[in-house]
This record gives sequence, C-alpha cells and structure tokens, in this order.
Amino acid sequence: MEETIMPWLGKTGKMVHIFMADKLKQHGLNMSMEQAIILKILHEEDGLPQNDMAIVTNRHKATLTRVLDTMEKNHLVVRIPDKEDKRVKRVYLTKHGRQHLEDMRPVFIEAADEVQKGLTQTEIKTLISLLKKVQGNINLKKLQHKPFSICEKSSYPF
Amino acid sequence: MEETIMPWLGKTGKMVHIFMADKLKQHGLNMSMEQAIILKILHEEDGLPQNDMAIVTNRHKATLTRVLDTMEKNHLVVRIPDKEDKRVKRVYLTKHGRQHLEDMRPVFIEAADEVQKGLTQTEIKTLISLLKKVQGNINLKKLQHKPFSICEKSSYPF
DNA sequence: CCCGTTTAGTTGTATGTGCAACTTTTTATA
DNA sequence: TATAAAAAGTTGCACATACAACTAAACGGG
Repeated sequence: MEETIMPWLGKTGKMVHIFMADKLKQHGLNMSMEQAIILKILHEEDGLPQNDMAIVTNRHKATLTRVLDTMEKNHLVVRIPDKEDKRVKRVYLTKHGRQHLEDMRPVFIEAADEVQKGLTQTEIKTLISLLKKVQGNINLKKLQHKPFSICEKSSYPF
Repeated sequence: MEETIMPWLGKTGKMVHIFMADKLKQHGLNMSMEQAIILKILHEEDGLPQNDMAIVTNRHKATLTRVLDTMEKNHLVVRIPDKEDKRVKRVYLTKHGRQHLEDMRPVFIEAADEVQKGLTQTEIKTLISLLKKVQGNINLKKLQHKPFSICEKSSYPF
C-alpha cells in the first residue's frame, strides 16, 4: 500500500554497479565502471564533446574532466579541440581503449546472464519498459540544459 | 532480443540518486543521500554495528568509517563501543539526527509521487517484484561475508 | 591455555562526485 | 558593433568510494 519503488531502484542500481565492478576486477580488467561506461559511449559515437558526455552519463562536467584526465593518462582516450568552436574538446577512443572495450564484452555478457537468471523474456521486456517509464518521469534540469535526444541513451556498457 | 536490463537498472538507479539528492538541496536540507540512507537505517534499527551497516547499505566498511566521521562531526549520530565485544562500535541516532529524518520525510514522499507518476498500482507491484528477483540473483560475496537477514532490507529512505 | 585465524574498525592512497568560482570563447541583444 | 549573457571546460574544495595494510580483539583447534 505505502511501498514505493524508490528504495528498490536505488538499491538494485547500486548492487548492479558493485557486481559489475567486481566482475571486471575478477577478470583482471583494471578499469572502473565509470571508465567502462565512457568507453561504451564513445564506441557508439566517437568524438563527443565533454559536455555531451556529461549529459549522457548523468555526471557533472567537472567529474568528466577528472575521469577523462585519468583515462587520457592511461592512453584510453584522447581530447582533441574542436576547430569550429574553440571552447569545445572532443573525446576520441584510442586503439588501446578500443581493445579494452573488446576485452570487456564477454564479461558483461556473462554478468547480464547471471543477473537475468530466472527472468522470462516477457519479464525482461516488462522491466525495461517500466524503467523507461520511470526515467521519463525524472527531469534532471540541472544536468540537461539542452533537450538532447542523446539524453535517452542507455549509458551503460553492453 | 539482445537487449539486457543492465543498462536500464544502472542508469535509472543513478538518475533516482541525482534526483533525490537535488530534492534534498532544493528543500534546504544540507545532507547527502548517503547520509540520509544511514539515518533511515538507524531509524529502523538503532545501534547497529558499523559492519552491519556497511552490509545493509552495500558499502565498504572503510567508506562507512568516513561517512560516519562526517555525520558524528555534525552531531547526527554517535558511536558507542559495544560492551560484550570490544571490537564493535554501535551507531545511534541523536535527537538532531532524528529531527533531520523527520524533516526529510515529506521531501521523499513528494519525490516518490513524482517518479511514480503515471504508473498504476499493479505496475508498481510488478516493478518491485521484478527488482526483488534481480536482487536475488546478485550475490555480493565480497560485502556480505555472513548470511544476514538484514541484507534484504531496502537501505533507501522512505 | 596458546597460537594461528578471523573479525571490527581505522588509515593511506587513488579515484569518483558535485558545487562554486574561474577563464576563454561564443552568442545574443541593445 | 559593443557589451552583457551564456556556454565549455578547469580547478579548489569537501565528501564518497574501494582496496590494501594495519591494530586490536575474539575465536578455535590443538
């Protein structure tokens, strides 16, 4: 009666995050989930401006600055200034970053199988549909200054 | 066909977190979601050992140490050594912490209404049921050394 | 009862996170 | 066109997070 979805969404999301981060480590992939997400975003659309990446990943632009600092230090991505707009820096995958993404793929497929164990295809579709509905209700004005179609992307690897 | 629930769980959880944190700030409540969660846990069972709190909240015990440092500094909780087991510190709500919890209640109720807008009672029940099923599949060995019934608690305010 | 193992909690280190304040560049408007 | 406003990115700061290594206490098998 009184129960809301809030605690379940929050806790499940956190559990998935920890579970995936642990999977990466178990497979010897020295990479945080945050970095994995960024690799995946760039795999779908290389050369995004940092600000767009912040919106897609629901992170503050200052956070992106520092995560990208680390990733650039580790040669996973490169920042290249835009020629049209000198304020913008576009982020590109390196060959090294592409390789890491490839190495992660089987890990995430295995993880998804494990998490979805016992769920029917119908249940999976229902769950995704309900989560989409919830996302539609959440208006994050602070992060999403512009109505980007990009905002609807999944921002999670595989 | 190929689509998995992973990205939706991850992104929705993150969006809910940001949304709630922003709500707290909008209402002038100077408190992180992490601290709000801890207040709620203690409201349900005061005097938990730190290690149990780490398990309930899916956080590393070292993380708990530092969040509790901040909260104790702000007089929201107190740590009291257990008399039976001198290793254990039990955490209790202060009157100030209880007041903050009371102040947060209407904010979270408002937030839940907003997030659940357009969902029927049946859909809400279905969503929660599916999320429970998913949680059952996720075995976080690293954090949950012992089989605590407490692990199944919601660990999210209201 | 002793000694190795386990458990609770803390600390060092590195990264992730958000906010405010800042610089540089672009855009809008008077 | 000049100037104000907005936008992209960075930096200082405070807090959150995980892991490894540590201390202290409890446990357990001889």
